[in-house]
Amino acid sequence: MEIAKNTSEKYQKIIEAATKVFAKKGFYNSKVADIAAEADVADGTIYLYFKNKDDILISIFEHSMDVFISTVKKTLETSLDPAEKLELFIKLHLELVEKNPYVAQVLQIELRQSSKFMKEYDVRKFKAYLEIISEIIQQGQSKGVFNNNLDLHVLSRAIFGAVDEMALEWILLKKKKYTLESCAKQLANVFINGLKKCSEGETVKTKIA
Amino acid sequence: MEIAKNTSEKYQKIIEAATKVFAKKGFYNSKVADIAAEADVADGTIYLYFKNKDDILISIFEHSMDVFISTVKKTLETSLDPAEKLELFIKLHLELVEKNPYVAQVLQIELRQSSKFMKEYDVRKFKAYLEIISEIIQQGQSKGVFNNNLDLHVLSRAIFGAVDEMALEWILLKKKKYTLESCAKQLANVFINGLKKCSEGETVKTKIA
DNA sequence: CCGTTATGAATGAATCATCATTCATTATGA
DNA sequence: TCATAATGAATGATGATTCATTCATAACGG
Repeated sequence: MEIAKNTSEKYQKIIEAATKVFAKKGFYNSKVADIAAEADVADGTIYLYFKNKDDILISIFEHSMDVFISTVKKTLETSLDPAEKLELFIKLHLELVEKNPYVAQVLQIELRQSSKFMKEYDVRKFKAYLEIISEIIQQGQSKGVFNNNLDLHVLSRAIFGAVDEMALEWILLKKKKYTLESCAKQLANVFINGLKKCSEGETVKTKIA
Repeated sequence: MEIAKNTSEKYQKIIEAATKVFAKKGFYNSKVADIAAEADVADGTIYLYFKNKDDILISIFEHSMDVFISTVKKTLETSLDPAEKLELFIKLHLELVEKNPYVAQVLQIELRQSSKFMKEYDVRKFKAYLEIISEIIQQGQSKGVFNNNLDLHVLSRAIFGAVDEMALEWILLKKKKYTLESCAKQLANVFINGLKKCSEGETVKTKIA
């Protein structure tokens, strides 16, 4: 009989260890032996649960993207206002990154940006994430609060890029100059109101912390 | 005597070959022998010009960032209006990426996001690039056209992220749905005017192509 | 109950392939 | 003829993967 993979406690231990090791040293500089040591498991044991080293990385990706996406989707349901939703999304993304720095780092640095994995591997889950942003904008447009001229695709990609970049800084520089809150607010603010100085009539709703 | 490194024609050939190979297969999946073959040079020859494999990547980085930065800086001098400058910057970045896809890919994927090189290696040149954006915003603020509440650091990073993300799509997906022009305009537009529908008084200056 | 046997998870030393790097040799051209 | 550049086969290190063995537990039968 096969080992009951995903449920096994050992499988989890290996995934967690690998995430940590990959985050610290990068995929190609991590030895399978390192992961085994971190997981407190024999080298060979890893191969009872994973096909090979690549498979470990891909499993991390698959699983954590699922969690990521479903968490975000669920939380976004709590709001109806597109502008508010956007801010919520940004905050949430940063929060997830802050709470799971190892996972975030692996997703962002080792996987998303690795030509090998991004080119060869299927990007469905990444697209699903972009789709979330796209929907927020679309709602804003159909409600008449967002500009209709804006191209959904370009926009959602840009927003993702901006947020992701902040997240990256968050990960690499340990010392945070801003609270996550204020950072999210500022980002949302810029996307919603732009850089322009507000004209007399309108005011920026969000205060900078 | 040492070989006259940087001026040598062979040095250039190797750099170009390496850039191409790294872009295609990724740093860790590229063999030095691949680079040698692409450069039409013996394996050993590489070591007459470079200390080791890492050194090749770093040299690519060093050199092309210099070119990148000075090109952008020079071009930006042609304008005085901050909003225009921002659009110019975005267009320029995308243009550079389009014209040098291999270099761009190596910079973005292999180097910027590689924990090994970004963590260990000095990030001065990357910061210098961010600095350019920062200055544009600052000018806008002191001229009174950009909002003073906006944090420079967060902002410049966000703008960079958005532009970089577009560039990444540009690189990975070959088929471009938009002209570079329209893409740059939209991005600039969003940052300057935000997502909001324009209020009666003001109009968006830039037309979407 | 206890001794015996079967099962399969876990181990980690040994294997084996893969390259980065070196260096003895050859070519070049001044 | 000599100095320097170039070569590419040989070397050696590294590290992923394998597999013969161990060990704990379960199943069985008397």
